[in-house]
Amino acid sequence: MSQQTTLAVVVPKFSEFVKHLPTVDDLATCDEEILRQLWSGLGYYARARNLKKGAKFIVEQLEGHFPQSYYEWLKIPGCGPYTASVIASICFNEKVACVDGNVVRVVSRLLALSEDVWSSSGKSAIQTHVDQMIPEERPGDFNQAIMELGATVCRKSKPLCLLCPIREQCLAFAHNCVEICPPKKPRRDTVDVELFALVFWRKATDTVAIAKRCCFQQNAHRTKGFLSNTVGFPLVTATEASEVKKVLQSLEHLQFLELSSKFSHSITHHRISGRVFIAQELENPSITTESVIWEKLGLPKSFDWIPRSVLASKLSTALDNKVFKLFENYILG
DNA sequence: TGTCCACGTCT
DNA sequence: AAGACGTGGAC
Repeated sequence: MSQQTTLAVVVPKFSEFVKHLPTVDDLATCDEEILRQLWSGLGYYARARNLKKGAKFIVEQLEGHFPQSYYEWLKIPGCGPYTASVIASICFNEKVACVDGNVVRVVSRLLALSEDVWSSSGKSAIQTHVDQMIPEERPGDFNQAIMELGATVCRKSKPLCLLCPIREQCLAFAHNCVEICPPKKPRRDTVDVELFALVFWRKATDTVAIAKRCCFQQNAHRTKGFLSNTVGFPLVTATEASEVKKVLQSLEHLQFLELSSKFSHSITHHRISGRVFIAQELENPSITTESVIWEKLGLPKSFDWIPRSVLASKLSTALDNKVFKLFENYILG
């Protein structure tokens, strides 16, 4: 959890999580909806699913016994070199370095490495260096100390070199090149994306349709799309939106509406400009929206119709919350 | 307000 | 190898 957002957000979520799923067995067998609810708002939803996969692995492959070493932990789904090294060094006193962004920065400065520290080979070189620095005694404390040094003193901007306990050993400080160590990470260009969120509203029961999102045609060859496998409002791209709009407008049992206010959202390097389609079902429709949508639009066939009053608790992502807010603003005037 | 950036793992 | 994944903080 704390790898993806701030501790202030994580602490209450973590308490709830361990309260509901106190054991690895509880996690391995837990309901997807429970997991979604416990992870709601934390981002990186695939990680919640990986966490469950990891728990299942421990329960099913390891008979419920936790791994006892770095290499064993590496085999657990969702557990990479960083997590494995944290666990191994803190729990088992194993001399394996934790290489997070802070450590890359500290070591880059300490050894005046101004090139290629962010690549796989660069990080592996840093791993080797720090592995050799780890003392026999309390490897876990050493790891935590070097990460903390990076977070508080050897900061990205305005490092506090004059307070630094290892200033005397620091080559970047000696060579006056702290500013260029480490080099900036290469950045991808920001991509503008237009997304349309579909709000199906059954006014008679005041219920709204949400669905498990799957692939929409965003870079279909590489990714399943934004927020795929999370539950919320169906999303379509601009290309699909015109067709969707046409179909929805042609349905007699629906009143179609496009909200004039837009929402903005960012996902990694994507700058999303979002619009909201509202499809309001008139009373006693002779045909269900699901069947039409399923056949004509290829949208998820299984919608869940959720009372608007409890919808907020069913939504997980910031994007869905923004859509919901615009929708409520429209309804409540 | 918007832009840039961080986090670690998976594919 | 390089891009996806989402949220929140710094400025």
